[in-house]
Amino acid sequence: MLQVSYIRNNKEEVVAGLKKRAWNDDRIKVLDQVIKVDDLRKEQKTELDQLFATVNTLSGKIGMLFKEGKREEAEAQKAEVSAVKERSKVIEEALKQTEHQLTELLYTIPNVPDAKVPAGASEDDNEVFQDWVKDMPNLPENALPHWDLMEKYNLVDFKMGVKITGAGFPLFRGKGAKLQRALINFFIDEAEAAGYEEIIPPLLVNEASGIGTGSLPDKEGQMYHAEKDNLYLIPTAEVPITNMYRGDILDPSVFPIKLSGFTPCFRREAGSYGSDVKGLNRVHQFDKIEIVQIQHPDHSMDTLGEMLEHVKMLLDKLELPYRILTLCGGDLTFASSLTYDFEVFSAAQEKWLEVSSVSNFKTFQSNRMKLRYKDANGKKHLAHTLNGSALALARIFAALLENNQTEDGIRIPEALRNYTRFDYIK
RNA sequence: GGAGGAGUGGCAGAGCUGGUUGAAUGCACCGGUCUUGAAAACCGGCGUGCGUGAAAGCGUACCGGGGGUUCGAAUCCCUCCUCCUCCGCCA
Repeated sequence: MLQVSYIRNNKEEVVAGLKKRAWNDDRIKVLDQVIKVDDLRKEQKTELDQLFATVNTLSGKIGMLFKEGKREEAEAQKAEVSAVKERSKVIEEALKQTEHQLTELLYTIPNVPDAKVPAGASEDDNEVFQDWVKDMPNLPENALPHWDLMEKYNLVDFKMGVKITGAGFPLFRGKGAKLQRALINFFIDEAEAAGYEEIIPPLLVNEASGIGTGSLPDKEGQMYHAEKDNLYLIPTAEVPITNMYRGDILDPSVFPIKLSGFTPCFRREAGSYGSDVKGLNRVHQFDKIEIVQIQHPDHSMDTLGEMLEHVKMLLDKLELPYRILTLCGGDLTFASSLTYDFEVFSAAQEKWLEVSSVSNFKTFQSNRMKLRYKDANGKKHLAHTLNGSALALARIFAALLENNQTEDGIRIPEALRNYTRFDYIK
């Protein structure tokens, strides 16, 4: 979430940012409301502190009087304190409500888009940052979409997933399971080679972690909730991994912190329908290797570039055609300031599938989770957090099948053969 | 799941028969003196949030979280969480 001080001091910038997200003037009024509520908060805090100070002074006096044996005087003072105490209770309650109200308001305001973000209301306004200029896969006449290929070669069993769990929970089997595991290991190894520490985090997180990365309350309905224990199934490894540093005050010498984690990801995807959900295009459970960096604000943009290069390298090695989009304001996620989406061309269904999203959240997440660093003068500042998928598996799996189908079966890209230990799926 | 014990500043560890205790002491860390340099020794500093202020500072809150008793709580009470020990169960 944004800092109130930031909204106060950079209001023009925030307004311009929200407009990029296609916010109308009416919605933007929430900024004034925030400042108003914060003014009230300060007022109440000042009064409450004064009341407490009075109580403290009087209580000290009473203590002294008791020591000196002046009981009667002490009793008289007690009555006075009680009156002040009553008033402070009222103010304290009011302050609590004001603070709550302020937080609720701040939760409704998304991150300010970076200067590079184009204005726009929907995905139609995303800009192509880097297009695919080389050849597209040359598929045979009778090329099949991945859902047919999976059935033909018995790689993924959706019916079984439905039987065991429900729609959108694919069951990988045989060579399909092996290919999936090969991809996982390939991505983990590449992340390690790029200097990321490997993390295997918990798959369930508590409420504080969900709030820290902005999954709560913004995407409440997107996550599976284990209500009995008030825990949430992670929608991405970003949540547990970034929260490792929640509340920390770091020494800048630790930057950049580079972490990667492989986890299954769980998303309810309520309201999705149509051809978008066919096959592996959109599922409730998928595997993903996430890369996370925590960085000094001065270097976070360079870091974003570095993460982009990492994802490009992975796709190059997998020989998949891809393009990179700069998300427009309207398509940008709530917490992000700048996001590049990677889309892979799945040749048989002739669709671009999003396989990675690389974002700089700047201080939006770190403000929520109070992740800071101390500069040389001992001053505390919010750190920048970044993350990206490297990569999301279900869709990569789909594109690999479609793009590499031949008369002799499905060809495995060179880079994966050490992992699959087979060259073709026949 | 049952029984018991414990949670204090970066760490260790006092305080816990309620009253200048934001909190002794040691270590670590930072600055200084000394030294050719280092170590040792000595001196000083060393938490976080909020409010106020140009700043220094001042005020206030925080001793696992929340609530209560009291004029006043790290200290008493309730509740939740976490950790440790023993028993049970178990991959």
